[in-house]
Amino acid sequence: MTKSKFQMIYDELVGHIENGDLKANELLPSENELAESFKASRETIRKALKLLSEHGYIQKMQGKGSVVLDVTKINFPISGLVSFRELADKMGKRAKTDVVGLEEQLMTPDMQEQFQMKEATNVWSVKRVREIDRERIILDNDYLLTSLVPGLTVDICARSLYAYIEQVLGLTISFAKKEITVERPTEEDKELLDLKEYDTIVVVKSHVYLDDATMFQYTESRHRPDKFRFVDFARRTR
Amino acid sequence: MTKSKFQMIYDELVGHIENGDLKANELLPSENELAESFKASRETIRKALKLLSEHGYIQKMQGKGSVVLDVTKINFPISGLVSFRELADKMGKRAKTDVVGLEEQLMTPDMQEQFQMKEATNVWSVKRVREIDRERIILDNDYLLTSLVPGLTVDICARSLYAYIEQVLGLTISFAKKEITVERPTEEDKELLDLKEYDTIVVVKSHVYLDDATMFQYTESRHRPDKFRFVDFARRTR
DNA sequence: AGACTTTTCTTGTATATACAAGTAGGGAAG
DNA sequence: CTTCCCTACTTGTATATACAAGAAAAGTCT
Repeated sequence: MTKSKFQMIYDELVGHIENGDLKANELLPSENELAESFKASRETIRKALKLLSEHGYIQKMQGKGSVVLDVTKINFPISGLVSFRELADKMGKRAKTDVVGLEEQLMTPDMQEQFQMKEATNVWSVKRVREIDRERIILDNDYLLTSLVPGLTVDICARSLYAYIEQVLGLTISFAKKEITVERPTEEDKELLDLKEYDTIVVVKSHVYLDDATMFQYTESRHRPDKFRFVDFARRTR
Repeated sequence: MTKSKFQMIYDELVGHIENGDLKANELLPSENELAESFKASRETIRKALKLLSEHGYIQKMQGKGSVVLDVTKINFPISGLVSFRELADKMGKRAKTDVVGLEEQLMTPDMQEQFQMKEATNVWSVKRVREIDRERIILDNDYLLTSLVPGLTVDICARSLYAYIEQVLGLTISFAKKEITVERPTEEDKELLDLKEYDTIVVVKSHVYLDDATMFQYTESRHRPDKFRFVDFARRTR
């Protein structure tokens, strides 16, 4: 499980940018110079720089070089796939997860459509309330295929579902399709969350896939509007 | 302005996927076979496949091959950088833009901070109301550096700002940082939009950059909550 | 038949080379 | 001094080769 060379070069350059060795608006050394100092070929350097570019760390300019972007603004991109726990840890908040429901059941027709399956199979239905700074902010409704994710317990759901799936079961989560909308809160939302007087709720629907392209999880994450924030870095595709 | 080879291969493969020649869950031909049929080297094929993977068209699996993903779900990713007009066109909606304000002014301290500039310079302040199906849904507040974007007129703002910037001025828009939050509507929101009884409004703040990494535009796009939708495809970076 | 090994396919990484395209600066010619 | 061109850099694209790593099928032994 040793990382590839261009990954390690990427990691090192990210480090230099985040700790300030490389400041915003500075030019990186040229690809040839980097190749020499890292004892790698230029193509390997280019793979590392491509990653930096995709993640918003640098901007490449043909004929000129690669300039370091101001990364202070991209505090924490919730874009991508991060678990609630990772996020809470990074922000240094007092976070708590309350598992209010965990049961195995046959897919409803609605779920069957979400999973795009011809026949209904069994899924775990997990309902969790996320508490930050003593306020119940988020309601997560997760549905996971029991055939792929066996042996769920309340304890696992309270700690980290993703850690269990990846580290214990050895599955590899690969990508997700997300949709953000705003809806009216349900009675359940009002009951389980500290909604104050808000009459809307932010809903993030996620379809999550493994590395063999099988969908194993569908999630509806319901957020109190004032505590919701989504940050995105997007390159113009042409 | 002729496209590169791997771009054309990418375009062709996207075409095959979108028109159904290549169906979901099918395996692509192997990289070597593709290289032969496109008369390209394997590395060039790999660049095209990497793009397909990043845009959610395929999933690569080491040792097995590349499987086509179900692209019907990714209807239109609002992620990325698309103008209101492009989006409205694609959805086939009757869209209309009303320019309610256009003036050149000195940066406020707030704007100066958004642009990260040491000294205040002049910016265009553009205020536009977007109407879809006879309802005023979106309020866009744009601020653009007059030094980079000269000669704005009401007519240009009513048609397409991006078309003017890219096609007339010859500038290249490269990337953007976006932040989505939910706020209380201002008096102006209530006045200019058909807000119904909603007491929240979705705010998308964008910092938009050119290909030389200079920021030239800051935008606050304010959406009525029931008409807001954001779709995202995210790969797990590891 | 079943379990194990080997072969043969796939994609992933790393390297070297060549040329194209874009930028910036220096120098010669006017 | 200004204009133009050439040169010396930069990144972008395309190719070829080699080997590693993973998966699946074929083959072999018990």
